[in-house]
Amino acid sequence: MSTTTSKIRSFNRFYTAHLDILSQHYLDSEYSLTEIRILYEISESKIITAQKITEILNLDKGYLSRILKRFLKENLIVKVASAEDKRAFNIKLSDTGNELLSILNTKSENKIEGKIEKLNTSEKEILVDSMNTVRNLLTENKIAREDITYRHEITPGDVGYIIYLHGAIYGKEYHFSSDFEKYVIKTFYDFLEKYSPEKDRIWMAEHNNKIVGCVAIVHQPDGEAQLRWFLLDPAFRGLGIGKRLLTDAVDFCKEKNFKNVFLLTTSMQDKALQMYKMIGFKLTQSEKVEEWGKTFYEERYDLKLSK
Amino acid sequence: MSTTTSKIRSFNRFYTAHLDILSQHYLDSEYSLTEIRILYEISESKIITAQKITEILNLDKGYLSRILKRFLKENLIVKVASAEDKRAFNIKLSDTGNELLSILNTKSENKIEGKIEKLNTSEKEILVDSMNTVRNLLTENKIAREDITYRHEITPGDVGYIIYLHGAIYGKEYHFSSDFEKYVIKTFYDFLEKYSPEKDRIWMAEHNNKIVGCVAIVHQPDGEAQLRWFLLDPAFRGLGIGKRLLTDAVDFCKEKNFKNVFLLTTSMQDKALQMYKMIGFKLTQSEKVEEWGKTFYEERYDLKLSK
DNA sequence: AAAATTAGTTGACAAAAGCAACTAATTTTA
DNA sequence: TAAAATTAGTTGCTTTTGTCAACTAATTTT
Repeated sequence: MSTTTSKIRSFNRFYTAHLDILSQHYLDSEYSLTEIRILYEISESKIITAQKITEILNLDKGYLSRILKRFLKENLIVKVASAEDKRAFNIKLSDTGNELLSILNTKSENKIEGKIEKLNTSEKEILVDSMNTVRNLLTENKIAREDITYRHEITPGDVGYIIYLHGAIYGKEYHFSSDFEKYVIKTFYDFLEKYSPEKDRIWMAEHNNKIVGCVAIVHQPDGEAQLRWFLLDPAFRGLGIGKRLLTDAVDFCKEKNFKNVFLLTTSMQDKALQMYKMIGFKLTQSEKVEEWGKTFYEERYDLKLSK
Repeated sequence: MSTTTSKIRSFNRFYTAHLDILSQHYLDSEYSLTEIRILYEISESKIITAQKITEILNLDKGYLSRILKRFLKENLIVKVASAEDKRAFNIKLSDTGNELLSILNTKSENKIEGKIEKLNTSEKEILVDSMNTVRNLLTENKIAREDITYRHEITPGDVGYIIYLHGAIYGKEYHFSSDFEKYVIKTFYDFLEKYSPEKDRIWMAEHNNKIVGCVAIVHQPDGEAQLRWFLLDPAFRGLGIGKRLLTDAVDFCKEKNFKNVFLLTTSMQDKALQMYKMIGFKLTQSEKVEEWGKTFYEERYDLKLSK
């Protein structure tokens, strides 16, 4: 039994209790959860047939038929014979039905608000973001491209987090030791010392307010720019984040009239190399080195921007 | 209507459907969800009274009584008259009951595994982390003291993460600019340059594999040691983590025979100051400075270890 | 054009849950 | 310390919720 699974089970039990949907009367109304779900489904689709409801909510048609009969008697819904199929009816909410649903929505919202009232704005954001992550991972089984945001102003914590990502990711993927992280710390210190808002920039891709990818442009003498710290959390690869970051970086170089962009990398970073080549970088130097407990080639790639 | 609330409602609907708990027969067993929850509750608490179950699961006692009667007939539970209260019975699972539950657990786990099989290791980590975040935010932010772990070996990513924490926390609490983070980066680089495993050490407190607090001892000339980078995520204060970290650090100094430990701090860090004093540190210097967009006193505290 | 399928209804019934009255033990109160 | 109130658990009775199968009438397939 994997611990992941048992942790998910634990969350499921927690959330079942949290949802509080196992009591008969939903939100102290005279309706059961099933009945509310039916009303909600009708409301969502504006107009729907009984058949469709049984499919969506997985209900017995006889059971549903009787519930709809009661709804009709109570004037919550309107049934209109379907023009295309004389066996079927189109069902929609009546004004009364809409009213009831809106009252229940308010109740439900109040209940939720009661549960989150102690959270501050950023905690609420984190909550919603985390819920979205859970949902995306459990449905599409992947992270939605729209959930990634991009920015390039450095705020406190950013550089530390990027250093952390370098240490953690290179440590995990290539078994680099902590010495590599120390080297990254040094390069960032130098960068910040010489930082010029006009000629330098860091781009960050974020998911749930956490940095998951980055790249930077560092100005160099003679109209040259260096592309550095290109990194992507493995869980977020294949979403076009890398391409977007590199494109932004190169566009910035063009805008700032750099004549040439270069980058130093190693032969190990195969995924990144592919992207560099795709963007137009060409290998210009290669040298064998031994460092951070590894043997590899240190390579230089260049991208000429002016003819 | 706040969007936060409606987003949470949307997640709730999604998760209700995802949990698949609204069908009568739970996991294709002959038992209903309620019955399984009862069995689970008995299993969790090892031994429990019917009264307690009604409280936890919010069930009618008559209804529960009958279910337990059936469980007894089916040999799933064992009822023993309570010694303290002759009205009550202590209920526990029989071997058969444990067996049934373990079969259902396996089924449930298989189902979950089916849903996450397409996720890679880090996506699974993200899923579990997000679930933990949701849970923590929805449950009063109660962090259990036992959930905090301590360690002091530096692994890749640690230093970067600690820098990040400094930037983010001081940025949020004292509105320090990114210049402060740059300063922290410098101090860490110097530390790593002179690092000696015998005379230096960093302690980290972790929650969910994330660093939430730290402190370090840096050796200095003449048998002195400097205590640095004492920091605690605000969400984790008041749990005794700070005291534990400082005690560990001072104990290390004693063990390594340092004659004196000192630390440099500012008058702003009132929470930390209190802890320093509690451990035995005494104010020895104070100087007014202007830095990182603030005016404050830079103070030195000392703790003599040998008479 | 006959056969099979489908949308919806209805009767019969079973399972799930709630309510109230009851017993016996325990705790509170006066 | 004895009477009153409360509590743990059981049982009878009822409602609510959900299932199954047979049925009608319309539609689709063969």
